Amino acid sequence: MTMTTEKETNQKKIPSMTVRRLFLYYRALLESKDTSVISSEELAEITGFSAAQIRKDLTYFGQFGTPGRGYNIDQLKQKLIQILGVDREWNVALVGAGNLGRALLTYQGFKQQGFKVSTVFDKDKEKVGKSYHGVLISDFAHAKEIIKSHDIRIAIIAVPAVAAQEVVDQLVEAGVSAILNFVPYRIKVPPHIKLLNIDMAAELGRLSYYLTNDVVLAKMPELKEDTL
Amino acid sequence: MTMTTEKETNQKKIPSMTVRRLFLYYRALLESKDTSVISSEELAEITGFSAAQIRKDLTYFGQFGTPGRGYNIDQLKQKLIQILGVDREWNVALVGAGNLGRALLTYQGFKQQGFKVSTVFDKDKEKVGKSYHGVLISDFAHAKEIIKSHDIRIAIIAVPAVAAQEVVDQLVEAGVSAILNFVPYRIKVPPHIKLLNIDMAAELGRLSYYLTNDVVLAKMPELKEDTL
DNA sequence: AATTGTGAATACTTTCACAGCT
DNA sequence: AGCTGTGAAAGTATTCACAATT
Repeated sequence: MTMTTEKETNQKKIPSMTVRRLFLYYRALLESKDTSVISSEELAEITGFSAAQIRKDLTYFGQFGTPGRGYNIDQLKQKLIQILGVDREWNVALVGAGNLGRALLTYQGFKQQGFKVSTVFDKDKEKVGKSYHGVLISDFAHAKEIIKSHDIRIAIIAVPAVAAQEVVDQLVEAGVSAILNFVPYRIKVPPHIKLLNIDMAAELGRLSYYLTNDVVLAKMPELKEDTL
Repeated sequence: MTMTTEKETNQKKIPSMTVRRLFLYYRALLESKDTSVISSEELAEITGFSAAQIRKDLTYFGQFGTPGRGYNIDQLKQKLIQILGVDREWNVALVGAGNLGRALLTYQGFKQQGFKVSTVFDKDKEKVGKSYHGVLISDFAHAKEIIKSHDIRIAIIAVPAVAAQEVVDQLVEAGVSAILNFVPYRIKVPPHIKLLNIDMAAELGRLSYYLTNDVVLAKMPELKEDTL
């Protein structure tokens, strides 16, 4: 049965919406220290997703529950840690030491989850050489060497929009394979690079839309991809 | 069997994924100053969405194009401004003057798009009364009066996770109807409140997943909801 | 008795492909 | 000839509902 040597059949296709929720399940479990077992219904209560959805999401990765009881919290947590790859510390490069960049640097939420901003880049000579929050600001001109020597695969970018594409091109060149983009500009990346956008102004734009067209939506039972 | 009328919708139903893209179309048009007309194909090139998708999205709101030519940029821009409700300035309250909150305050991307952070709240007496970036930090205890007097309908929250639910409850009580949540905690809101979450750590978690399970996805033709 | 795991049904989203307008 | 607008088809995602399991 496993004789077909086509590309990679080892990976059954995981729906991208499932991947989005995984980390949220994990975080919800961190909050649940009181009991040793949790049902999909209880996890649904905490996360706002439906119980059926949680069960289905989890079964993409195996069968972790016990019928009649629920999921063992420690065991499920371990499994999620493994699936998410957060059983290690990731070195992250931050590009752009402006207001937003510096705030992201001080944001504790990253380190708490195993993401360590180990380098900050900027091209402003005024900033280069100084330290911020204990992290040295390096010249982006040296990005390639530093990224390789620090084994950095994830970059967060918070540079001016006009510089974004060029910066990303160089990051990709330097070997970065995942980018979290805070710049309000649609960057293009080659297919093997994973890019996620956090577009704060666009989110406010959406809120403005909903207020303007007052979608008081009579019914809105649970959280949806929408609010995710 | 009929408890609630299902087709009572006064609005024709706009798909939520369409709403997400609207602001991005608008921003793309702001970049296109060179010509007076743009085709769905050109807009697709800029935004990374497919031309068919753009055309379909736009037709939910009317017929703005000219067959054989494309869309008149100024006209479409105007229309989008109107649809999105960004033809006005929105007063926004920011709750939480910590590192992230202060960075959001200085972020120029909001003001550029017509969102003015007119008030900052914190409950720390040390901070209250001081100004940051030209905005006075007010005591969250007075949120209700200030929100009403400033006609604030949108709030951005960047408080510690433990305080988030309580803060939101009070904001809702004060009359806020849209919330942009930066706190890594799943807040519950009543159905008439629009809540959007920006969960930075969760996004890094997703990237970690993709790196770990190296989804080098052989094919990834265009931007998808996924990266949006 | 409670709760999982999962096919089947439903709902939503994107893409296709082409008639029809300019 | 070129491009929009749009039904129909294809692809994803969510919910339902219940047999199986503890």
